[in-house]
Amino acid sequence: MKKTVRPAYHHGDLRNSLLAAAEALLMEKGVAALSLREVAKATGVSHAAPYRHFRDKAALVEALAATGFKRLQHGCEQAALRHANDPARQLTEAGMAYLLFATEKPAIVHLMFGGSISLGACGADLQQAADAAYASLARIVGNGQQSGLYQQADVMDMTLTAWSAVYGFSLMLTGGLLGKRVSTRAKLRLQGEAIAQILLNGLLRR
Amino acid sequence: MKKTVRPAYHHGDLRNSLLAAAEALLMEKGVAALSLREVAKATGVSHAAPYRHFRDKAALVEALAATGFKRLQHGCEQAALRHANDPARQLTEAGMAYLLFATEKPAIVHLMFGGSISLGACGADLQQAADAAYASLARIVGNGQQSGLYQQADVMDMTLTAWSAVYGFSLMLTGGLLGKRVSTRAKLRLQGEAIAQILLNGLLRR
DNA sequence: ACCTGAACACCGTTCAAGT
DNA sequence: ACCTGAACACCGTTCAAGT
Repeated sequence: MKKTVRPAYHHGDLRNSLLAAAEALLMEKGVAALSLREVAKATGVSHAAPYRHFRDKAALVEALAATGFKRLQHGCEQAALRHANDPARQLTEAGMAYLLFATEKPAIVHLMFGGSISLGACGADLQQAADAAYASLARIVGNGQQSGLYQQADVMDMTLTAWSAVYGFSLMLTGGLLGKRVSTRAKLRLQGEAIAQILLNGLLRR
Repeated sequence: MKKTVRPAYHHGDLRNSLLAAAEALLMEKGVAALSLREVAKATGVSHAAPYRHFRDKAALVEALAATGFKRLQHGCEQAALRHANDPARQLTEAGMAYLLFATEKPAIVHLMFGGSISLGACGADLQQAADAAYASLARIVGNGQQSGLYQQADVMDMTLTAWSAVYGFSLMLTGGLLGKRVSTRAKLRLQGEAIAQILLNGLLRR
């Protein structure tokens, strides 16, 4: 055989290996304790190697956060498709999908909304992923208004309110603030739906 | 005179000096870049001195966050007093007071809600400050329900929704996500009131 | 009691050098 | 092109020692 194992050079996809290792370490030890050197070691590569694939530590963290926003966007789009004629349901389900994600990967949510990252001053990839997710949510809110279900308020204001609620509640969830109140999947669904109900009530016309 | 200046020993209130220096550095360079050594240097003291007053870096950061929660609580109580017979106004004004604080000291808000801190696993002081702030908000929501203004939902659910919205919106504010939309005090007030309006609408009985 | 200075084990980042 | 190893300037934390 011509091709031999090259122990020095890596498997051709070091970038993704690093991201996976970073996510695992993030889950384990939290945002603050995440170190690039440890990520490198876990991937079996020298501590300088990641710099071939990420400009700096922030760039790696941003890439991880971007996956979260893509997931949020995906949840919105799925909900919009599945409940095509029920804007209220679209909003509730999109929110619930995100909350489930938040319990699965709390560390990523911390990254997305936790201020470790400044969405005001970040790379183009992350910026774009966040904008796309926001646009998806805005579309769902827009559906509700066009159908005459919601009041005639600024769509942007309504979207901002919904986004803030998701933002805030997901962080409370991952921050362990809620404790026993959402200790099971069933309880989480109940709590999420209760909040969605109030939020929705706020959007409806009177 | 018997009393002479003692350049080695500090002014008797190193703890507060450290907190002030930390807050200034926080404003300047963000949460991530805050270092205990730099705080010590800015205070004119050795890098080991802070350990006389704080168990570790986290303890100092938590003490700073606690001041934010006290402020939030204070805003709620002021609003409750000033608009004693107008629960809706209480909620709006408490929220606005906090948003103004968020623009004044964004770094502190980052600390409070940004996940640098885990309210689930933090010192007793911070825990207590956060709980007290939450209780103040709950009281305002309770006022609205007792007066018959709000729907007959769980007060906890309603408080959680309001808290999440404040939580989320304040972080978007400090994260620079909103940009020109809230570039002036007047715009901020408009945006804050728009969101409060929607939220309030959600709490009202139909 | 309160603070210092040296020490330790870590960081992120850079850069010449190897294949 | 992709990775290594040494180097640099920083961290947080500990601890004997000073006043």
